[in-house]
Amino acid sequence: MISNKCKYAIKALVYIANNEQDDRAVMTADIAREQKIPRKFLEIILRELRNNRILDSKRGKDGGFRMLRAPEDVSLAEIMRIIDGPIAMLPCVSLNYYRSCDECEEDSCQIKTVFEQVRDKTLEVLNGKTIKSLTSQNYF
Amino acid sequence: MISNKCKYAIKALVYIANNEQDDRAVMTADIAREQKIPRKFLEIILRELRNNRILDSKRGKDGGFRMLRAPEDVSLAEIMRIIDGPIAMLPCVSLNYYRSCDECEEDSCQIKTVFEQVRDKTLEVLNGKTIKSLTSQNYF
DNA sequence: AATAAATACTATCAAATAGATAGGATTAAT
DNA sequence: ATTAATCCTATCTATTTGATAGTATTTATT
Repeated sequence: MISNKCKYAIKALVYIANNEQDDRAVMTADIAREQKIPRKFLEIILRELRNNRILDSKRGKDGGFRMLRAPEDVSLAEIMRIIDGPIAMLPCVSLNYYRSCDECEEDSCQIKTVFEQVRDKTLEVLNGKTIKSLTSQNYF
Repeated sequence: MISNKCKYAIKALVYIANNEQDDRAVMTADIAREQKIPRKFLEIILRELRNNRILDSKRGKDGGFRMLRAPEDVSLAEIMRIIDGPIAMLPCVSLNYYRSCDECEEDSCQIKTVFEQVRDKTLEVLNGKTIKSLTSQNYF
């Protein structure tokens, strides 16, 4: 399971990609209302995406958020790693958050291979899907 | 990520499948020592697998655990569902633990499809892998 | 300069989950 | 009886999840 926070992050990004315009950033309050995301919680999420250089923000009146990078260059895998951490099911097969297991010798671990397979199949999907590919402007 | 509990469950089952014999059940203490699993925690896990009719147990002296069903008939997906619950990344795409999302209309949900794809790819692997296929007796 | 409206930041909190541990009850073989 | 195993109940701590509250800061407009 991904967290609610991560689900909200993805939905917020898709909403921003769908609604941003050259002259107008997208406001937290609008995203919260339209996507039914608790507003104060959403603030935290958007700030986190901004700190990770996925979003750009503008403060003050007429402020809000817009994509810092092109929506077609932001994959779901990247967002999920920022918000939830590892995508792999075992720390010892994680590409970006590797940690060794305390209890097993990795060379002889019986279960490592199958979870490497799961990881690869999962990433085939999540690396291939971008924020752009989830927007309504997506015709591919 | 799967829980430690789930990782322990899989390793314990593979150990049991590898070590059970007609005249001898496998004891918790042996599994705990060989697989470096905290013993009291392992007791809870084995009991849970027994309650779900994966294992059979025998109490008293010379007691222990053995597979109730053939190791080639027990998939990883089944074990993971027993110990950790849903395999899907969103409740609304779970086959065995479906729950609707509060905040979205499912018909128009932008992110449902991609997580259905992840689910299907994941299950292709986890349904196909059995306890038997992880044992040292596996030549397939 | 004042006002309004937006994000940024800090602190806090409640509930659930994870990851165990302790101690005794029960069962069965010898 | 004794020994050795599972079974059961209770408990505990730390972390994570999912938020909420309140204030500070920034910016556009008047």
